[in-house]
Amino acid sequence: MAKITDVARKANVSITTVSRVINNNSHKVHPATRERVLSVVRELDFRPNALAKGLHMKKTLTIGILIPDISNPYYAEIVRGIQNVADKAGYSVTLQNTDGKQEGIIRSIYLLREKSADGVIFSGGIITGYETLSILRELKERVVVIGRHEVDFPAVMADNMGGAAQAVRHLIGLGHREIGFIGGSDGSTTSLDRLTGYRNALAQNGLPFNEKFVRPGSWNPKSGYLMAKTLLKGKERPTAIVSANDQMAFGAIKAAKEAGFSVPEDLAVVGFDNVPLSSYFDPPLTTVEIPIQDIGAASMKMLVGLLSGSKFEKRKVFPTKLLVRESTVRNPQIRFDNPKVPR
Amino acid sequence: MAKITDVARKANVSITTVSRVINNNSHKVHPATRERVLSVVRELDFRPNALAKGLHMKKTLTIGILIPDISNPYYAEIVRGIQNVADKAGYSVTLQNTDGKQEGIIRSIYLLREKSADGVIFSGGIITGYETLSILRELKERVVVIGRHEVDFPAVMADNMGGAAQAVRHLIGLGHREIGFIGGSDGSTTSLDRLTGYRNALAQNGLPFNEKFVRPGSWNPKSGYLMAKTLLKGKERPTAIVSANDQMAFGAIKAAKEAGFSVPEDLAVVGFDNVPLSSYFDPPLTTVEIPIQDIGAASMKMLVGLLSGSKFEKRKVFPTKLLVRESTVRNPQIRFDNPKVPR
DNA sequence: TTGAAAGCGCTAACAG
DNA sequence: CTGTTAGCGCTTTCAA
Repeated sequence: MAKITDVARKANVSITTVSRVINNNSHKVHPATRERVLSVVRELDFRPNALAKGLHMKKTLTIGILIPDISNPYYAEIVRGIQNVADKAGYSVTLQNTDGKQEGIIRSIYLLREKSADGVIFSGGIITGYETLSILRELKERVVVIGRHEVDFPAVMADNMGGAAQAVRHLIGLGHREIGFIGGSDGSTTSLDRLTGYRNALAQNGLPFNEKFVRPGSWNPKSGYLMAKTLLKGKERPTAIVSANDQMAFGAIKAAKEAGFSVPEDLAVVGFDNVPLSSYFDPPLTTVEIPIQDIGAASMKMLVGLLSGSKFEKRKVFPTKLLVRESTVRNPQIRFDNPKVPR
Repeated sequence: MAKITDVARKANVSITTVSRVINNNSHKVHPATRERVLSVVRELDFRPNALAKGLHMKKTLTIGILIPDISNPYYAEIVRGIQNVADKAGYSVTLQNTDGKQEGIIRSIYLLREKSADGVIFSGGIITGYETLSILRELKERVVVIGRHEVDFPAVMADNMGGAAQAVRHLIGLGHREIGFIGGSDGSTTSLDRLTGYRNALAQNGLPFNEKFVRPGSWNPKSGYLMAKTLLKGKERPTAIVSANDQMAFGAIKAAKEAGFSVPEDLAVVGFDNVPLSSYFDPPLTTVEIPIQDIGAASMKMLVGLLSGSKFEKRKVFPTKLLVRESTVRNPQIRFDNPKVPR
């Protein structure tokens, strides 16, 4: 693999000069020498070693993404959004699976530090632990978080409370009064926010909050399935369910059908996220859309701003949008203007 | 950020000694000094700079993953499998979205080279182009590919031909004689293999290959939806469809329902992959399961073997397994032993 | 407009 | 058992 000295020797110049031309320095270089160097660069297929460069520059053009699990389509979309802008900005991305656990988070952050990542984007999992918080703070100017508002980092998120409230209002408007809620995993602020939105909307409409109708899930279809089963078992059962994400809503619908309930007639279900498959389900899932890729993209834009020292919004909240499909109403297009439903 | 000289000074030893203790060298170090150094390391929270280390060692413990699109659950699972073993082996992973296009692939490979990635795992997209091939060859000992057999790299894949044949035989056994096929994107060897398996099984059962029943998709639900629509429009239509992946099968089922066909009575559909959601669909999707995460894991194991110079299998083919669910037969559990269907 | 040389933080001969 | 020193490949003063 050719290195800068090879180029310098072959072009009869110093490595300094080579460095200047490949970095397009403001420093003047004679056009003739520049051409000569460039042609040798091409001939030798020379690429500067990023390690050496980074070592000196203290800048690697690499950022880390900390997420619990790339298998979860939500995070996959987030990552996609991040990558789209990272690519354009010249950054590469290293992925760290944290499993949402403090231990994994800490390990990942240390690793990223060792590798001199320029910054990190943090999404999901628990930040509350003292150790995590202090480590994170130590790198304060280089972190942006997704989906949390309680920490003092630049943050981007969806209006989770508002979205959940939209869902509940929609159901109430449909005549439902017993509305269940299936949450995400413990300690997730996203899930808590959605729960809060749910409670607020109930309260605002004079409906009681019934703890019996709330279940803790863990974001995956199976937990939605299991929780819905328990929700539907008793004689006192909800006529509608708000699920903290689409995956669990899919599970809930399956459980309902198996229990002999038809959706939406016997049970209405609203999801959250609008994951790519949700319009393909049967019935197509009514869901609170959040612009997942945009959120990822926004977080990366923030990080780029932060790293380049330019100014940037420190906080960005994306509005949600209720997508009414058939898991809550038959023929929703008749009742709602809803151009996004692919039919 | 503390560096090795800081530790050395504070512990009153040379940096060499520090290096020896943090790397747990075979080189003898007096237990007392070792302790002293270690305590300073903790005190200063010292972590060796991986760039400097990598620069010297020509080894970064970083590998690259080249995939077309992380939004695709198939690739997300592959990545998860890779990460699981990478974590254990001490490697970090940098993700490169190639969009399946040659241009993106080449750009990514060069980037990985600049950053001194120790190796790369390549999955999806097109390798056939001359330039890609030659670049890839240049790094021959450090590449493993997933899902292709036509290139001279270590490779892991599923038995795609066999799996497609299983699907077709299953349908034939059910009495279907007009069986359609929806393929993946052009130039994909995986898709071609599945098509070949489909043709072989038809031939072996004395059924004609009817080009009218074959459609080119592009792996996503929408293309499955669109292609199925065209397949079902004519008066001469298939009674069953094999889709080259689950995503397209989901689309196909939606199309069938919209066209007034019930699944599986009017149209049987078989997918490929057994993506996590496929058992949650309605009807639950009959599909050719391939152990996606295992394939990812195996590829990383291969790469680790390759990088560590130990011997390893240069080729690993995972068998597929037909999971019979209700998109082809009502009450499949009565007719087939199929413990994997969650009910 | 060009180059010599110091140094980024670490490892590994080599010499005590 | 411990330390000196020469790089790894690059950027960047500083001097010419």
